[in-house]
Amino acid sequence: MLDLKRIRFETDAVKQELAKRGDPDVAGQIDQVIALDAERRAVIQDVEGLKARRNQTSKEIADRKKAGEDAGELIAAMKEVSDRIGEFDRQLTAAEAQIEELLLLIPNTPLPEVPAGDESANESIRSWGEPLSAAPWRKPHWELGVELSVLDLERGARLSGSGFPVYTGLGARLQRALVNLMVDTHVREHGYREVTPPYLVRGQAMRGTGQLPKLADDAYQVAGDDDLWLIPTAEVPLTNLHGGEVLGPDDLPRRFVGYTPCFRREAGAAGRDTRGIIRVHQFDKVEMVRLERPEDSGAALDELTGHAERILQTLGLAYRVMLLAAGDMAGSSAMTYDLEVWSPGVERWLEVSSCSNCTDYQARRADIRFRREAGGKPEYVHTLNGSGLALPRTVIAVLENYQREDGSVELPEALHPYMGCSRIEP
RNA sequence: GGAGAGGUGGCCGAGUGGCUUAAGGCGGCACCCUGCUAAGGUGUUGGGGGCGUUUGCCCCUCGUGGGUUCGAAUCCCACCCUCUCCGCCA
Repeated sequence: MLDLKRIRFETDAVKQELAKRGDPDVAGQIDQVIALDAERRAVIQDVEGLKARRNQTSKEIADRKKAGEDAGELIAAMKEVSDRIGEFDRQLTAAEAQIEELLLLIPNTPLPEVPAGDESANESIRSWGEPLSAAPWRKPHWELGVELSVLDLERGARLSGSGFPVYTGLGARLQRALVNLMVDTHVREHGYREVTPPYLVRGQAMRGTGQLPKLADDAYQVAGDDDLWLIPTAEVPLTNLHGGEVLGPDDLPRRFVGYTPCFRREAGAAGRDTRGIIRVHQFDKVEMVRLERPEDSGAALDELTGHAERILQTLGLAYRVMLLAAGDMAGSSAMTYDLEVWSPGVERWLEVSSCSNCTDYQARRADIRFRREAGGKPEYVHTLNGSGLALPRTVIAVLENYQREDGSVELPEALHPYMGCSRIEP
């Protein structure tokens, strides 16, 4: 969430920055926060005056009782004061709850270099490799995958519904190979610490990274009284790993890489990308998360994006880097680069990675702070996350880009040691 | 799942309703003393918030949230977490 004090003191700047997202409600929400904050502070002044009086008088009551004197009058007076305090406290709690509710809905302020507008204002920053041109013999992965016996969509649907693919044989091994290649690269070459987190988290963690309350419909919640949610991305457990902590001067930066399954209802995307495995309810992903000093987060985003790109380069897959416009970014993000890989079978650019600098937005929700120096005041860290990479679309790109006219797939060299073979044949 | 014990400041640890504005110790920091070292002395030492912003004043915070009371670390309720034993189990 945003800093309440910044909203109070730099109201217009905050509104202007948020306006780049194009959400018509947000200026009104800011005004509501301002009004509630004024009310809150007024009540605080009233109630704290009374509390100071109560504290003082309580001592006097104690003194009188010790001296064996009568304190009935004071006690009676204080009973009245306490009632008023209770009333003010209820007002205060209500105002604070309303402010909290609004702050949890207001998205992060985009950084200056982020273009205003919706998806159509996304900017292509750079590209790598040559997108393969169309050829009549090229097949989309849903045909190729079935012919190669690596993908079984029908049986997956029978088990769990559409959007739950089954990978078989070399398809299953390809998943494992890609995960290992990615995790190894980020650990050995990019300096990330490998983490295996829980796949179920509390609502608090989902709130920390911004999935709740807004995107509740998009997540799977476990039945029962557990308040447990299936993670839609490893960003949730990895970012919240140090939630509620104050890190020391030497603890930053922290760089985590984790491989996890991800679960998404895709509630808002019904009917889109229904063929193949472009959009599914369960998929695997290798995710990088970084906790950085505020002054380092800008450079860290570039570096993180480069780390994700490195995987595509290693696999020899053509891609482009998109700077997302404010309106296309997730609410938690202040700046996002998407990596889009070319799919010659589907003949589309497919998003395989989203790398975001969430500045202090998630840190404030999840309460992740650090001290610059021993004894210094705690400050919020900056959090970043980026896929490195999402598996299904990487699998699509590998299969479709490396397919041969004879129907086989000649695997990229980097995968040979992980696959134990160099081709997938029908 | 059953039974029990417990969560106090950076750490250890005292504290069954007002003498705690959380004792004492350790650690950290500052200063003093000692011609080195060791030891000693004095003070200080969490987080959040409000008002004023120059020194400051005040409120909240003893796992979390409620409740009882003039007053709660202390009593009551719910939840979270840790530990021990039993059962079950990959």
